Amino acid sequence: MELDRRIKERIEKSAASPVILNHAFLDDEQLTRDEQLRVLQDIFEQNIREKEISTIVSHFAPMLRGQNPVHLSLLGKTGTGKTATTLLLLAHIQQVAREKGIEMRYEHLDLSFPRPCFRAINDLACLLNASKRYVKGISLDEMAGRIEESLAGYDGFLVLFIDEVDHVNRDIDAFLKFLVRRLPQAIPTKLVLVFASNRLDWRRDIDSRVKSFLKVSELIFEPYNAVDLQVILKARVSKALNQDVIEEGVVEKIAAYASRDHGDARKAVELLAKSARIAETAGSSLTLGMVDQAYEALEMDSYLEFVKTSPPQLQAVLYAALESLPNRDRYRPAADIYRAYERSCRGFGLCPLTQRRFSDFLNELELYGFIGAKNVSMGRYGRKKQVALITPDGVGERLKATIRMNLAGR
DNA sequence: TGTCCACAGGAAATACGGGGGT
DNA sequence: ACCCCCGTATTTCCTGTGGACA
Repeated sequence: MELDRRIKERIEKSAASPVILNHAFLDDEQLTRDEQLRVLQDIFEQNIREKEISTIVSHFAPMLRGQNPVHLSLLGKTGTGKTATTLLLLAHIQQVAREKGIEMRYEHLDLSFPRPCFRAINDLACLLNASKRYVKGISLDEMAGRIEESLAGYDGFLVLFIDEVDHVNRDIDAFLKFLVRRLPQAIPTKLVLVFASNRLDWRRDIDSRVKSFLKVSELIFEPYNAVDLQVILKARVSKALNQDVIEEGVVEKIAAYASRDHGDARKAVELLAKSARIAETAGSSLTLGMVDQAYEALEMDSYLEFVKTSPPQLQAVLYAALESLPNRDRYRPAADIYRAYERSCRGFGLCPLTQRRFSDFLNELELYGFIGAKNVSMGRYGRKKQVALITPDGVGERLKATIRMNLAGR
């Protein structure tokens, strides 16, 4: 049979020269903590993040002599290695401390998902085994008390790594006040705080009384450049892929794309993984063209992901924009889109929101790179916001189809 | 130079919805 | 079951603004 033969052929082909040898190393989620650290270790051994590493290590050096270092604030965009570097170094430092007989432990409070002050402190309490999760019904004071109680008997060092602090979206003042003022005074523990944030100015609008107590030294993680990314990618390639079937220049190309767009190592690895999977399904070697394919596919994925996770109203606004702006770079006034939006709402059985809200949604779409907008003054005839699509060609129809599907199910 | 259009976007008011306490 | 409280989403209200026009 024809089909039979083709299946066999395909299997033999991919068995003969598989592109992916180990899927796990293309996806950090599938790696154990140890493996993740080992990957990092390999990269750091090639002088990546050298400056940051030596700064952090010397920052903690006093601790190994029994003195208290000041707090530390790590700044830098996502995927620049703040979390990874810090966790790896803390593990090492703990090792050294143990050898020197110095008591030291560290905890990682990950605030990747925004939460209010109470939740954050509650989560911290959970981390320290001081309390269980509460949704409500217990005062902040009580929660703070439990944390203090659980640390009352510990007089060694405690490094608290507060990841993405700026995600404490309510009463961040109270949160910091607790960590910086109340907690250190209440317990014998020698507390060292490490904050990470991707907003350079996260400390700008916190209460000045708290700020004056928050003495930190700062360390900025620059986005990775193309050379760094090549090293990072090559480490993955050697662990995960069959290097014989990778065309010359693939790693360089991926590194170039990634450093141009964001300098985010995680996204660079994602692009590598996607390219490899494309090669695998094609049953051939990994070519430069496939990198482009993967790049486009990832772009499409992120658009679709955005749509999937957006509230229906925002989807309706996007739908209206896609409908009334058929081709790129053709600007039309926002008021026209609003009319289209009212129409599509009727179609989807939603009730249209006010223009005020609508304009916020448009701004959001602009922020996420779906549309471009500019304010044009028509002098005597008022001011208009002009809007145009900036999504790549061909994305629009896919998006419209998914929105229709999402909203039809009401 | 002053006027005034037509919208942007800030601030405050209000509606909504979910979860806990009684 | 009912009410209350809180956080979030949306509306309402309002002030500000660039520049053609007179």
